[in-house]
Amino acid sequence: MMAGCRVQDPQVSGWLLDPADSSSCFRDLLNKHCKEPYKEPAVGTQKSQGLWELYSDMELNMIPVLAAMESHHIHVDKDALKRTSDLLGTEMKHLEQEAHREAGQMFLVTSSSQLRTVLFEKLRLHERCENKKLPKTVNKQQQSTSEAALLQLQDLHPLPKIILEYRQLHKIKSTFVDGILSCMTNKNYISSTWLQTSAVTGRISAKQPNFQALPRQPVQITKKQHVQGKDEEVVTVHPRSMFVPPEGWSFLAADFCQVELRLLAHLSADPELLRIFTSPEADVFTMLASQWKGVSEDQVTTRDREHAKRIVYSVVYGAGRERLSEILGVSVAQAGQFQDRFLQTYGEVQAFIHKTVRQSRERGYVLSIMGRRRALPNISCPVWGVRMQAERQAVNFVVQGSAADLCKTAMIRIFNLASSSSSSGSLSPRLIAQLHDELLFEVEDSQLEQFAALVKSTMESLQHIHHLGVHLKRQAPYARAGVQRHATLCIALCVLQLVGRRA
DNA sequence: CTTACCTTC
DNA sequence: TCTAGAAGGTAAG
Repeated sequence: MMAGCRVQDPQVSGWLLDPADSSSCFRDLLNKHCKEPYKEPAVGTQKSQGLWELYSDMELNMIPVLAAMESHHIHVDKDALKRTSDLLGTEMKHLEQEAHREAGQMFLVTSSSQLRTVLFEKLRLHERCENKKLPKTVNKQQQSTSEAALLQLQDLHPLPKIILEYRQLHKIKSTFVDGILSCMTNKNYISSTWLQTSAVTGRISAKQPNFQALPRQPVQITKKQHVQGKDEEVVTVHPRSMFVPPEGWSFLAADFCQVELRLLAHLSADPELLRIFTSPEADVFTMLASQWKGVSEDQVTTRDREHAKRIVYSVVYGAGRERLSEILGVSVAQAGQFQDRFLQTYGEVQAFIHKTVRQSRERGYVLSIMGRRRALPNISCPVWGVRMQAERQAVNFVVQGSAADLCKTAMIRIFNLASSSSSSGSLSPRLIAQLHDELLFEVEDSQLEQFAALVKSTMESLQHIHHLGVHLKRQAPYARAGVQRHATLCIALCVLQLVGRRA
């Protein structure tokens, strides 16, 4: 019933025209976009700036998709969640006691300021590592207690490691276990609220709960047996596994691998980056992690891979040497060397960044691959810091916004295919959630194979970027050059995964 | 770089 | 005593 609805949505059109402005009430929109109040087709006339097609072909089509996701109930094993909450609670108590013992005093382990006092005023750890650069807090220039700082300190004293472990558990418990539980008072299911117009880059977001922030990897906890110091029990906590499909159904996850990096390869036409993606089995971040750490690819841990991923995105999106040195855990000079080497290796990526910045300065805005637009009023600001931020936003928007375009297109196509075939009685899968580059479905077991094939082919068909419709016509020259040189690109590699299948 | 969410102060 | 909002931290990409 929702699939047939066709409405206009001024909030969505207002957002497309200026995604950074969150003014949302109808009066504000009229004042902002209409010269005379009460002019019927306010959007889509002279002020649409090429956004009308994006609006009517993509964003309006998203509305029923999001409505379907939002009205769907995802059932949760509430008891398992409560057990996990208790387990994490007792484990955190133990870590808290350990922290107090190592500090030689009681303090609130969740408080960064109290921790700062203990680490730097009582233990004076910073005096014992003058060769290392300890990060400072942004505003007050105090000693930071951030993850990067604690990693630097962990060889000097047992406390930093304990705090790191405590924070990991605390995060999981408060946000992903208790947080989910608080979203389901008087019910045993959740359904997130999906927001279409909250992200400037065109991505969708979710709240209550923030489904997109649920950890992808399970977390290993070594449960310390304080009573009998015999063997340590290892427990894995995975919030996603708390979701249960109905009897006879399974969850199917369909994942675009490294969309943003693939899009960057496409947009920049960088031969080195493209080469990495030509072998379909290769995992870029695992490859890069093995290169940096100097170990073989099967020695790379999940944490190494995540680390490599952070590094790559930081460099690409314009992190400075200082920031990079924090992430890498090396000196600023070394971070600078690393950065230079990276941008030299992927020279066309650097050229793409420069070109994007230059064009955004000339036009005052940037465009994604399908013509999504972001105005950058600060791109020529005389204040250096402000201008640099706008430059980073420009580059980030082109890649992240294009990834959003691609993922939304996939959602709409699959959703429409599924609902049209379900009316003829053959398929009845449900789209449950979008996690940026991953689509999560609930599928009847008998239809799994057929639907998986449909999803995979639909998502991979998006690699023929030049088939994505008329949107590319108006595109920036770099996008067109990329398309012509690499007509069929390995942009949309899709990996399918069964999650939480019923026995 | 972008989001959302949690805690402390 | 209460609360709104800033700051710091973490998760996801």
